[in-house]
Amino acid sequence: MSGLSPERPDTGSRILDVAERLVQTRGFNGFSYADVAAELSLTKAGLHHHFPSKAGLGKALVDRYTSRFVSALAEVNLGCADAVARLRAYADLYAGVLRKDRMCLCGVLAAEYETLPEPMRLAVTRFLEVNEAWLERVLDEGEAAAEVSFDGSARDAARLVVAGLEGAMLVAHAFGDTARFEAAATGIIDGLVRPPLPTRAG
Amino acid sequence: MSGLSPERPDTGSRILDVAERLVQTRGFNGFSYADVAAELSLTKAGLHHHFPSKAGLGKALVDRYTSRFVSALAEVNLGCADAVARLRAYADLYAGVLRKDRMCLCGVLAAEYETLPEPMRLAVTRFLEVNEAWLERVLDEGEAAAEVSFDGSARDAARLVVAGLEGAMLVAHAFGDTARFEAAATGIIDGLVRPPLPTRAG
DNA sequence: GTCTATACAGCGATAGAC
DNA sequence: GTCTATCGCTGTATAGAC
Repeated sequence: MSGLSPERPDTGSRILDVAERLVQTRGFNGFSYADVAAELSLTKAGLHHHFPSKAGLGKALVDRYTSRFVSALAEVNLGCADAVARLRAYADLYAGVLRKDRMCLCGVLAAEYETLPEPMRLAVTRFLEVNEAWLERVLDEGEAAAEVSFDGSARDAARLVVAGLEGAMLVAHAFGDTARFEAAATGIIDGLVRPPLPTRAG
Repeated sequence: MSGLSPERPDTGSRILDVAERLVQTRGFNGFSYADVAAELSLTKAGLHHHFPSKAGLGKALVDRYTSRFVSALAEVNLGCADAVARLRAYADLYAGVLRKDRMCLCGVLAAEYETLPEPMRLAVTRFLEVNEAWLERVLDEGEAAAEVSFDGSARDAARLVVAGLEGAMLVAHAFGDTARFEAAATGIIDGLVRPPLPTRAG
């Protein structure tokens, strides 16, 4: 049961909400059950009832994050007709995270990759692959429609976009400067637009 | 005293070496004094004699990393005549880190930014600024010499390069795939080369 | 400068009452 | 499903002998 209407989220979801924000701001090794419990006025034991292990909680976190992202990508497909609009909407998904003073969940976890339990590792790379696959398709179709252009394969261009946005997010987060990300995102996408934007006279 | 000749590094340096590698692979919150001590066959108390607090050790880590990077950038300036060669050499500095199965020290720390003691935070952003400033100059001079071209300011282009390389490193590290980084780095730099490279017929 | 020993807080996790 | 209580371990850090 979910999404029926204005309904108070169940405890499991509220735990995930708090834990997600903590991981996005402090990292998986930078938060504890005690932190989550305190925010929800629960006890650590209460948390363990819903998520017996921290590894399981982490896996659930990434899975939910990925499935929400997939939904958001589907909405972008519906709401945006051309490739450029879709790319801008995609970058705006990242910007929305940053505006809440958070990092991309999977960007943070990628930095902690070696310390993660195996199921979480797989979930993190899956998130990245899902993103790249969606972008690859957008770029492929956009190239066919002469909306975008790029050197090399659509796959490589897609990977470049993911890397660029994740990196821009990482740096902007450290500087606490969302505008830094916006500028980078604009630069990355404008570099794909065809014909070239009239940014300045050559 | 340092750099006089084949000399066994002192204990302080060896501690920094081990700690640096651990942070680059596991994060600042993912390693402990015990980890470092074990590798060096020392005791935790012995470590505390050299670095009384973990915060101080972390600060020393970033400062040394930055000053080494500054030296490397100076060597690039000497060894490479044109902007494109300098950019490729710059990207190769990152690739060298990744080849050792490590992340950029400051990239990892940026992800953990909120949990870092203030002196470390400042050291991390300083590293990023030093990188951007060096790149900005290379791009500025390269543009004047018609070796590179880009939309917008050299500063924004420099920030785009740092973000792109850091992000590519983050993703490549998660996939354990150095080739992924190489491809991204090539894509980023080729996008700046002028006139456009003959990658394929338009 | 390195050791043994220890203090003390925090961690993830469990048992068992309600 | 939430609680109290506690376990075993690890974390950073310190005291004091050598």
